[in-house]
Amino acid sequence: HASSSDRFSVILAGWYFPVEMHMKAHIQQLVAAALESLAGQDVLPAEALREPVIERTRDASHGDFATNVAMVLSKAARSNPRELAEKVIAALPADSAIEKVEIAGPGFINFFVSAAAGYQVVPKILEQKHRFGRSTIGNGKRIQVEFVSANPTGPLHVGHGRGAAYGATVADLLHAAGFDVHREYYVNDAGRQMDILATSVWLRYLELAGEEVPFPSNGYQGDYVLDIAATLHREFGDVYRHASAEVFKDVPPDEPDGGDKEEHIDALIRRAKFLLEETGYRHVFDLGLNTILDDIRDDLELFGVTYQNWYSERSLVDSGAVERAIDTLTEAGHIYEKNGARWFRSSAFGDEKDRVVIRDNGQATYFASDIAYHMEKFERGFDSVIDVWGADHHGYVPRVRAALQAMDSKPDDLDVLLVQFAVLYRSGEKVQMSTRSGEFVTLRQLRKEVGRDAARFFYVMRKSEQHLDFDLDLAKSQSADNPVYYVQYAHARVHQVLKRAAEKQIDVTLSEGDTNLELLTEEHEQALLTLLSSYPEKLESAALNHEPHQLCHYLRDLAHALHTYYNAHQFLVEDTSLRDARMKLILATRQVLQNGLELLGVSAPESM
RNA sequence: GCGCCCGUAGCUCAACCGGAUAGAGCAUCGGCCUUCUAAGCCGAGGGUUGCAGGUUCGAGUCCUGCCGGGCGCGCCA
Repeated sequence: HASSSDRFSVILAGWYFPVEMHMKAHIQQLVAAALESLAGQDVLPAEALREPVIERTRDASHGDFATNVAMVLSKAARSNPRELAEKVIAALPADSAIEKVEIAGPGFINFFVSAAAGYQVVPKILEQKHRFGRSTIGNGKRIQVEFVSANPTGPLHVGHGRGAAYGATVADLLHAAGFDVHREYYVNDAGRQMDILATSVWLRYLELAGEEVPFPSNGYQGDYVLDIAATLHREFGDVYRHASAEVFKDVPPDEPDGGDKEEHIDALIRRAKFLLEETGYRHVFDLGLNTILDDIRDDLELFGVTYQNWYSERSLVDSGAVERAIDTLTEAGHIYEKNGARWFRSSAFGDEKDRVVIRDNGQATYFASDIAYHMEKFERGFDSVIDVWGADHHGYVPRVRAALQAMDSKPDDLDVLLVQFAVLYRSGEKVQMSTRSGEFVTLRQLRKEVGRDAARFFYVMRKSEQHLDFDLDLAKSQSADNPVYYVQYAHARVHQVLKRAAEKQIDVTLSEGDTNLELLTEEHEQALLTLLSSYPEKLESAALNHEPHQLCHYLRDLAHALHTYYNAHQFLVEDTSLRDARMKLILATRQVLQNGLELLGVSAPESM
């Protein structure tokens, strides 16, 4: 787990850590300082010291925060937990933000935050605005997030959507946590699948040119292939036309005709390359590639997903990076030959078996490109690298790690985040997602049906390794059941209060700083204050653990606290001081709702 | 067969490096609009955390073995 152990060492070294931090981290520092001093007094052996765990309490009677250090360290201190807790409390540095510290149960130390420290969060939010919650914990560390990276052989489908929403949100969260984030899409523009696409386009083009060509069962069937072929035909007429008999010369039969579909399509690819020659083939190939890539780029942009870089697989081959990667492995003695192919001894690095990198026909495998790609990621100077993959690729992880390890790279700096499939439901029934069924399959169609906001939110509201049931009816429904609307409605409500105040000519100009906030004594107000102050630590946790769903749940809770408050109390009251305090509170809440929604790529409407 | 992920309320899911009485939403039932948007709120019922052991002050969480579901085990990408 990425954690803040360096904060602890900073305390141990006796340094002052000047960066503003949230209350949880602050208490963690106080406890760390207490433990350090106990170690100095030989109450605790120094080697037993570890970063103290602070958590939010579940029950208000337990205070705001609690730590279990006394229980965890009691054995090392040869003391019972409650006695050790007394000593920890005695060693705590004085702090005005802490009103009371208690020992409870088997040895918990409970911290009660002072009321004044509790409402300080409001002016802080109002002053920091969209910056509130952001932190510097990432310390400018360069981190690359690679996600989606779907083959440009067709439009993105709903399966890619989850990877897009998840990857984009993780990247945005990390950015908010102070990392220098680089978003990248790896374009598989080399390899057999692309050749199949190019050949499919050409065959459709031949049809349009009037040739009679049976379409291969293994070709790309989609309408988009026809569109690309039509463009080709419209702009270049019969330039690439060849007689059907020529095209199919010496091509073995397709599967329905008793042949092998793979051999059939491979032969067609060879014929395309031969008849069109280098430049012609490349032209058709690139037209297909660029058309689809443009579509994907446009689709993602409308989904609120953008990249710093689109990295071409072909460029890896052209630059010699693939060859260089294989050479590196060869020099290190990790490559051997068998059956005419060259194998990487990945089993020596934890993979279940060795893998081919150069086929017996001399062509590099996809894996070879991927080795080069990952090698190159670290050569570009990223401190760490995140790959977001579909869970069906999990078997692929060990071999990539093996390659990094074999090249003396740092496999620990690679994080592979696996995203499980999303299953769509309509009217309680699973939506079948075959290309043939005509049921909607593309991300574009999903956006059109449920909207970008609902799609972005629904895709990330579950833990990524959890299978996702995507209820289309729910995502579309403009009702209480829909969590997206629920959160957005809370945001809109606050804005409507302002609008109403203006209509009634009630002055809601806010007072300075924390003036009047001590009037926020209602239970609902306290609950809201607590939630607001926990936003920064929630954001930090969501970012470091790569768990956007934490933010979704938090926003739901915050919206609920606002709605409850709204129903229980009037904001535009006669008492100007109280009105001022309440307006500050709900405006701060609106700000945090807005900040959170923005990180999820969801809009924050002012009226609904 | 081997490997990875998952199993929590009727359904969909939370549960902060193991922590205090396992929490939400939906669904069901009962209430709240003359007030800043009822796309909202309040209340009730609903649990042997798949099963069996183990580790320890403490296990939904860690370990072992079963049971059930998903995915993966190409000179495809």
